[in-house]
Amino acid sequence: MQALLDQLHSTLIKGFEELYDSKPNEKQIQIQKTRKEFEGDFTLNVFPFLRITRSKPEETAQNLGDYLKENVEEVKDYNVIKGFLNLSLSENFWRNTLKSAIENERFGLKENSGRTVLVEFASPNTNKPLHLGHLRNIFLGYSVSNILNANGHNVVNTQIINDRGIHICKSMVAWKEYGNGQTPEDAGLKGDHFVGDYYVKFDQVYKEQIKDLISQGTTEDDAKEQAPIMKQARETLSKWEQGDAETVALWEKMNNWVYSGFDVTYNTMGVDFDKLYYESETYIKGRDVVKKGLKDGSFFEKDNGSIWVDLTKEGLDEKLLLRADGTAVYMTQDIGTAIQRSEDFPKMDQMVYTVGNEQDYHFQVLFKILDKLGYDWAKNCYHLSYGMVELPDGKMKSREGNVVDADDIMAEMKERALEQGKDRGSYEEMPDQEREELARKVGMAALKYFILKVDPKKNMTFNPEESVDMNGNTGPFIQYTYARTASILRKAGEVSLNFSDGEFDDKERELVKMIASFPELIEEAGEQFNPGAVANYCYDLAKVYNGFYQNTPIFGADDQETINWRLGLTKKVGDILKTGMGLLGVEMPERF
RNA sequence: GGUCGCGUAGCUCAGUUGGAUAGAGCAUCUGCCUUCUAAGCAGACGGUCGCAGGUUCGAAUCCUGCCGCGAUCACCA
Repeated sequence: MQALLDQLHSTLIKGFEELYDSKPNEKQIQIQKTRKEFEGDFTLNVFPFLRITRSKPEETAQNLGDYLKENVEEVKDYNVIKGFLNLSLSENFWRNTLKSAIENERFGLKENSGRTVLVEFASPNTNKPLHLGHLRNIFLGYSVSNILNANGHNVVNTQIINDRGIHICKSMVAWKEYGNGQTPEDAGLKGDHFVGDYYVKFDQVYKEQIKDLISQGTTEDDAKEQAPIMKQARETLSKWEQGDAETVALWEKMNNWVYSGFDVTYNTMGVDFDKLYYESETYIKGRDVVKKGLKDGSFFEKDNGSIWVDLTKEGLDEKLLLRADGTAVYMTQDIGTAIQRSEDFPKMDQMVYTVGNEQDYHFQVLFKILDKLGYDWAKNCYHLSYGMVELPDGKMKSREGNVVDADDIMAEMKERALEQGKDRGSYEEMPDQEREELARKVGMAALKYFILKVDPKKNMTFNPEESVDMNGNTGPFIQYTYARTASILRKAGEVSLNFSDGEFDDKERELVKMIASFPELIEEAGEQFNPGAVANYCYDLAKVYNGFYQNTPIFGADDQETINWRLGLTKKVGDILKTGMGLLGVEMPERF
């Protein structure tokens, strides 16, 4: 289809020379899809040319329409409404378009671009299980990774694991004090939940101790400082930093529990990583780089010995890079991680950070610092910033206990899928195992689609009731449509590309046009890092297909060529739905 | 307060270089399963695109101001 658009474009330029003896500005030539309510396939807006043509819009459109019809074989006809020239393409063109789309197994997917892109997502702390907020991050990052891959880039999925710091030490202290040597296996819990419980335990004890101290006359601020369990946590952190063997061993043990729990969660989500980075390793590199930057004058030192970067000239602020006591802050390790990655992947062209928009400023600063340090890849770093996930009654607050656990919500989704499928005859006939598997796919589809269909940069409301809805604009609706195409194709067997020359109706035409625009969609979604665009496209395609399906007999068509044509449409719609939803990380069932 | 982001139907969201009469889903209501899968289809109802100016042939889209919501401005991460 792109070839035809190019041809229209160049023919128009020639037309302007012949008809008006002038050259239009390239940008003035706007060819867009004709809106549904008008007749035609593509529309040229002639308003921009009126200065050149010095005639009425209708007249200009007419002249250009005549010229295109004469000089471009595929242009069958045209009509003019106000300043809009609507071009209708020949049926033959659309038939060939579908045919070549079907013949191309990789339709819509780009050839290898030679570019390497690192995509960071997930990046959890290792002191508690994943929650709803992580879901958006992980689904988004994973999907963007898929989309970039579809655009021909070599993608490396990565994360930075925040495995050190005071938060881990809190869980460690609580476990030492109250765990009685228990393991996740003993407790019958996933490791991340097990460790998370001790994090909660820490907080409970901490609060009690503060209360006690206050009742004994200590001020609140002092109480927070003096609470014994908090002191223990700080001591633990300090011991860890000094490499105390026992502390490091416990730290490793508990982190490993968490990792094994995360593995299960990632597996359920259907995501994976190519390369992991650990803060406990990269912060050292960051610290060295900052010290080096101080020597070569990129950074400066304050009286107390803390190291800063001055970005006031860049319109930002001064930012702390290393504390007075020489310990690292968040920024320190992010600098280290970025540089480590560039060394591990020397061919890296771009780094994408999937991190919430509360860190917009942080990444602005980080990229400026990397640039200041002279890394030329810094300008290609991209912060894939996304909005918060809120619940209908407001924000998630762990303090108020309304945190939605990732494992819970995924399990819940599957249950709801099973429940809602009960009334369906096809569910009854399925073997138990297949029904379970389908419910798993359907539940995950509902969840992923619900989250990914929203523009990443916007805050979104996660309404549990709506998220389990499986009708309308939902993942299961698209799965259902796919299963429908699969069912038809099973019945059809081989699909012949011997299409008739006859006319086809509006729905069929709309379907081919949508199919033809799939490659552009992939490209746009990639340029904009936006899975939502893919989600919405798949929904629209499924919707139009269902309309076609419901109103047009396929096997009951008048002749074999028409049957072939409709099967061809069915096949390609199915292919695209599978590919497109695959980019969102959604699996498509062959039966529903 | 400074900076950044967001305000579209009762609710959740589309609307991508400015283009024709602003679209879906949910909810409410009406029809359609002896015919390829009814988690479907067809239809009805629902809008001062936060407000006010400006730019232009044309603005939900671009600019300015204001209002509302959120984030951020830590020797936290």
